Amino acid sequence: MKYREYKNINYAEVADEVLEFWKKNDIFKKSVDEKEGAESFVFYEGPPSANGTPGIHHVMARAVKDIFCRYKTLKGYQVNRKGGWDTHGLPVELQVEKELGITKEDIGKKISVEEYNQKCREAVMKFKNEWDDLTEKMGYWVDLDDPYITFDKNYMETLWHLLKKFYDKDLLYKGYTIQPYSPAAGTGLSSHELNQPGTYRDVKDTSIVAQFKAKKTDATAKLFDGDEEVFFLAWTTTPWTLPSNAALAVGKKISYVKVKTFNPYTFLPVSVIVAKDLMGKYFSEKAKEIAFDDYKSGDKLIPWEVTGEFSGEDLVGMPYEQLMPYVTNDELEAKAFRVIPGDFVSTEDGTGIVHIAPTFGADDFLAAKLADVPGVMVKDETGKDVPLVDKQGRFVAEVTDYAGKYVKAEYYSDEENSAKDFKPTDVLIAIQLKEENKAFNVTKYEHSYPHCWRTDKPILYYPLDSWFIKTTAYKDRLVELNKTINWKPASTGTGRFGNWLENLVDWNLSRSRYWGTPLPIWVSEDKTEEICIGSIAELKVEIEKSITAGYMTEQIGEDFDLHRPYVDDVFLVSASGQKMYREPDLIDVWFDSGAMPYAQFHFMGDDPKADPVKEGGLKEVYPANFIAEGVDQTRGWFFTLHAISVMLFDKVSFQNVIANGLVLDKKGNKMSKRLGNAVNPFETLKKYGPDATRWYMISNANPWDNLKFDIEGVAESQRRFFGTLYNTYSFFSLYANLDGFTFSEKAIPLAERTESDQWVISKLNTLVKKVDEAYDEYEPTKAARLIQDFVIDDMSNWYVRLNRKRFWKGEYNEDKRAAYQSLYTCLKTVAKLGAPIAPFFLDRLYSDLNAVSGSENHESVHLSNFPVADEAAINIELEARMDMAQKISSLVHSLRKKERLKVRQPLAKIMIPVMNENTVSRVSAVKDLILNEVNIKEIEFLDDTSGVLVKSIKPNFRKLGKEFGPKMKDVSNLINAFDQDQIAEIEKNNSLTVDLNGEAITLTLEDVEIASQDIPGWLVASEGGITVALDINLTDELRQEGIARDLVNRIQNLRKDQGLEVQDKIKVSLRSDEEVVTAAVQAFNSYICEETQANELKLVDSLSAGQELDIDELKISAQIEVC
RNA sequence: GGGCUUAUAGCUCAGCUGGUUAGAGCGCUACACUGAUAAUGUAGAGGUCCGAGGUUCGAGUCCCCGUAAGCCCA
Repeated sequence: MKYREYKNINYAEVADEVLEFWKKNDIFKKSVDEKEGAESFVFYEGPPSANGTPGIHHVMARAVKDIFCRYKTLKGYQVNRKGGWDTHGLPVELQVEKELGITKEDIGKKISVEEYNQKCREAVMKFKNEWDDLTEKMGYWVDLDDPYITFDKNYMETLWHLLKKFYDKDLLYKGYTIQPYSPAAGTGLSSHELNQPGTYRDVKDTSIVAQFKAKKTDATAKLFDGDEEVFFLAWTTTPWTLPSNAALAVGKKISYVKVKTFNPYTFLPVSVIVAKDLMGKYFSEKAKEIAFDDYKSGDKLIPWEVTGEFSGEDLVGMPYEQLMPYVTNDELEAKAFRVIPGDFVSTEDGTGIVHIAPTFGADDFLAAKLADVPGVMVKDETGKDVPLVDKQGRFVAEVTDYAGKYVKAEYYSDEENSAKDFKPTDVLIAIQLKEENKAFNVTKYEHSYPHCWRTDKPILYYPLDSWFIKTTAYKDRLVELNKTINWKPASTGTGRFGNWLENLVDWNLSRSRYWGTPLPIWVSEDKTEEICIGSIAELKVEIEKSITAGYMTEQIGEDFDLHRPYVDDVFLVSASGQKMYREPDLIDVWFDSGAMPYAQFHFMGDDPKADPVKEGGLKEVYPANFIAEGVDQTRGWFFTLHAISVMLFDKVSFQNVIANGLVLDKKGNKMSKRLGNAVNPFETLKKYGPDATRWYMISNANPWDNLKFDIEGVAESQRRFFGTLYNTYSFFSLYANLDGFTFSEKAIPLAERTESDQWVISKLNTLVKKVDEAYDEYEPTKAARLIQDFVIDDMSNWYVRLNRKRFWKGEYNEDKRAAYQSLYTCLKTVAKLGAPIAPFFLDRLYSDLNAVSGSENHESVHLSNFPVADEAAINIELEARMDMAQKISSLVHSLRKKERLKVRQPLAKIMIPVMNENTVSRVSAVKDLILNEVNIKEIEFLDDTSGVLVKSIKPNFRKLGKEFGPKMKDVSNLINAFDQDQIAEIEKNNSLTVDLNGEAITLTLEDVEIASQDIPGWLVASEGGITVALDINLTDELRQEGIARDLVNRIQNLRKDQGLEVQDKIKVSLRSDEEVVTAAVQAFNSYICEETQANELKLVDSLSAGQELDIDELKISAQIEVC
């Protein structure tokens, strides 16, 4: 049996072959089944939506997921990975609407809801095949045969089950939030619609700085001097919201001043409160000097004077008179019309005091809610609270002066708008306030304001009914349990996610849509009775009652679809006998995905930890040990998983999470199909294969950093890492096949192997330990870089380079076997370590090795076990001295280079100054390696007694800093100025007392670093505390040996030129007049023969078909013949 | 507007709890090596460590304020 040899490896082809092999032999299934009974490692797949084609970033995201599942499998866990599809939601709907050329308004008119939803159902799986294809080709192991699908009936039933649990815990309620709303279109707008280009436009609105009159009470006493009138100034660009004013917000840390002045419209004396930083906007420096007595009504310059200063904190709680008292009630009088804190208040513009209308601004709503300020509302005919503006955008009757008027001029018809005496409502309000001494400043203000993309008219922020999950009730617990989750990177957990939890608002579940999970709540006609349905069985029971009551005619069938419009046709009966209608909302699709831990197994129980899956529980599959998804999911999937799990089951749903970054193009721009800079994953995989693609992505940047994807980088990974690994394997297999090495012999004990064998095995075991740690800490990039460095630097560029000869030279003896065994172990171990990241190529490497040795009983690396580091094989001291050997070799190479002395020319000796006992013992141990590597005959150690060393000294800052602190500079100067005698003294006595500005201080050896810097008269190089001197004198013998080596080299070239096989034996004839050449041939005859596989080497007087060899200036011709 | 991340050589990235000459790979230039050869070695060029302040004997590293890019949320 031979090791497989490759002519020109094609990595993509290898991957294809391996993929075939996996398929044919069910390797993925086996990797799970073989672990039956083992501890499970639970992974949750965040479901992608298959309504678009996959991109290169999906390769990244899925590589991350795959790596840890494979790693844990190697570590002995059973890792089930159920695939999934996210199928509901807006993107699907928009795509269908685009395809059909319809808008939302056409649904139910041009197309029935039934047909529409059918289209969505088809569209959502449109690219499933492409996704499955990518999954396979990139080597992402996930169960695609039995995925969960969010539109599946069972899946949706679990969602109802969970919603019912929220409902029963009193955590599901109907309320309102402020949402973008288009009165012209009569519909709320999604943030997606608001993000359409052209939505935000610059418009000029009437802006008013209104005067809110402070009430005189104990709380406001400090505002008043005598019987003046004091007003808070607040600015608004939406005057129509002023009748709904319920509070004024200030920044707690902002400074405010009270300014005594006159109202510019009524000329009445007033004192106004405004942020100190914004005073300049309203009061001119010029007017400051004017005496109050000189002021006459109508003067342009109005005198002013600062008469007090307050912090925002001081103002909080102060009551004021309602500005436009159309609507009030007891609750408002008790809680509203006072100053509250708002952390969004700034001194960028306005007055530093913000007018709060809780019914018409999201910030307003929240700030008011926090301060327990109710909104200004009236009751409609059904007794429900409604805002002062109706859904058409007109004031309600209670706002008497403006009843029926549109709040925005744009809502009037063009005709009305262009009438001669037409005035927009905002202007009318401004006029009224000016007359009533309630306006301090009225101007036109240009700002950007969102418009409805369908009607082109400005939108309103308007309170709309929604169903909420009361997440705020569990805020503390959500925060607390989040702290037990291992976030990668940690900052996403504490920062982005942690802050999000700290500032939690209730989760708005409602979506006014068609394609999604319907809210399972039915409400009676008078809205007083409601019921939440938690399962299909429950629904059937209610329908039975409804049939009896006469609201339904028949029971739903077995194939009943839980989607709209079918559920909308179900009417139930309330306890009091009323007909009940389903609340028309769908639920947020994030609830779909956040519920996947339960819904993927159709969980309908109460305690997910109670029973195994077989019996309807989730015992073995909840919570997840690991999930990974894009950082953009922080407030999406990560949050909904966490919220549902904590609120219903008081448990985290995932213990470790990687939030990976984006994949950008090589310039750092976002990839988009529109810009044409998107990388096609299929092309990349086809050209470079999945291994190089994955390796590049993982090794180049941490998954949580954005990756600037450069296809050249993939090529580099392939060349550098896979090329080197492949070369090493080729080298190994070439000679192992010749020698028939199959690792059938017993492993040679480490202690009996060479220094470099022991070293590479030591390095390998250190590697195993570190890589294991890196994977275990969810640091795939660290793992990849460690493996790569080992393969390239340690295994290939050092171990193989130094030991090449042992593989191709001489008998198949103990030493050779040790070399084969060491290299084999390295290759096999690397295959296992890297297999999670590059699953195809490393499976092939493993299998190629194992096919011959049969040392492991696994048909794939993915069925094998992760290596265990052998601590006994790790020898730190050995690694340290090899490090020294590398440094010394590098220094000698550098010296040779300077003197143009090629490595083939042997040199007599190098000298190394001895700094401590370690030097001698360490260097001695690796002496042969060094001599061999740099072609030197001897190493000589120089100690102090030689008297030739020139030393350098520098302060040990770390140590001295603690001791001397501020005096460091002087101490440092002192030490740098030491002469050779002083250095010698401190070395000898381990202490030296010197004078520091008149103070005697004692330094010890620990306070300084001494290095030998120079050996006068020799060629010297030093680096990192090691110094090497090179003897460049050539003796005749050295010269001859140099020539002999050159001859070997030239003869080898001839062999190669003539196409000889490695094992062919030859006869060599040489002819030269040069004495030094003939001497060299005589002296090194057997050496040359051995090196060149020659049976015979002779000097002749003439050659029939000799070839000229060019060695330095010497003339030689040579002829070789195969024996 | 708020939160978070990133910024180090032409490019991609290291740089641990602060320690004085900031590293690697790729790319570029020159030389060497040549039974691993589309490999390898050595050397060279290339840095306001995004900017400004501060803490410190000492800052790429810590603090503050900015700038730019990106993501999420308003």
